[in-house]
Amino acid sequence: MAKQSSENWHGCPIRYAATVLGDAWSLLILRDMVFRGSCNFGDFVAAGERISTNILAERLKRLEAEGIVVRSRDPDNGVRVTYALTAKGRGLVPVLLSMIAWSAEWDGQSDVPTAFRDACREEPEALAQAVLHSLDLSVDGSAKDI
Amino acid sequence: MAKQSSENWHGCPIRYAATVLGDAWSLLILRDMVFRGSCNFGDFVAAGERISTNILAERLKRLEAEGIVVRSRDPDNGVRVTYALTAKGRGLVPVLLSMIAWSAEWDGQSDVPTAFRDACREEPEALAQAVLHSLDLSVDGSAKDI
DNA sequence: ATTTGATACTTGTTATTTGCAAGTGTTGGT
DNA sequence: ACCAACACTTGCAAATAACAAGTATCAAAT
Repeated sequence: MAKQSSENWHGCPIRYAATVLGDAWSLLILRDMVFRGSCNFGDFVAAGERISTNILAERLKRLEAEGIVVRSRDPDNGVRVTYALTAKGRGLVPVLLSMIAWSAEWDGQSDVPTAFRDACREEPEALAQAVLHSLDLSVDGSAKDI
Repeated sequence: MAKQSSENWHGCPIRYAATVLGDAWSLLILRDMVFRGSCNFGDFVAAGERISTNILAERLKRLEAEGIVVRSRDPDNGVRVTYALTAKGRGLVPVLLSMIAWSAEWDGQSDVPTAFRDACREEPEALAQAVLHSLDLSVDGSAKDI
């Protein structure tokens, strides 16, 4: 698609979402952050999706530019960089959950635990809260304000 | 991303969703079908997103191959082709709605009617039903079984 | 103080995909 | 028979992605 940040093409919410989520690698990066607690460059590489490092770097920059992710250096270990979801990024959890619910229903191969799938359908908000809570824990309770 | 249909990489539901939805043009095509009643090649071109016709043709084939859309010739007008959502495609309505809710919250420029935005948040199922109902109407009530 | 290792990227090259403009084939109407 | 509408295809240049390799920075060990 023609290069465009979300700066262009105002007005349509699906188009806005498409500029951010209409990319497979970005979705996988978000998955890793939300459901696997990934926060370092190496974590995303190790996810085993065979993403090239130049592409990964570019996508992380894009997600940062869109305000979905924040990049910071670990103060204790200056070589290490940490990526964390912003509030805007955490706002995408319900979108990811609805994708999971859809795949669980329509992809025979997708392996979604029954309880998770039922929760997706029947109490999506509570599930979203639970997922967000698990994110807070993994970052020891102090990232809610980013 | 390396070429792959949903045939590859079984297991992860986000990855499955990414193979289908991780593409901006596909999302816009789905938007046009769900919210604008588009069903012909020309409708998608006329949406004004400046999609190239070769790309559009390729995406429609892909959506058809994934079972999200069905292609058929209009029996009354043999030159006209109609694209319709399958049940699997209609199953994506909640995903689109959650994207809209997210954009409404985080994109200052996205223009989502207040009532719609509130319904997205507070009764997403009812809204999804209403959207699906509007689809049935636009196809005169006889597509529920595709 | 220097080497080693870990982490996070860049860079260079080739392959693939996209965007653009123009053209083709099929059907229906006149 | 001709023309217009519609749904694509084709050809080509430009952009992007994939792959492999290299570099920069900091920390810790020697």
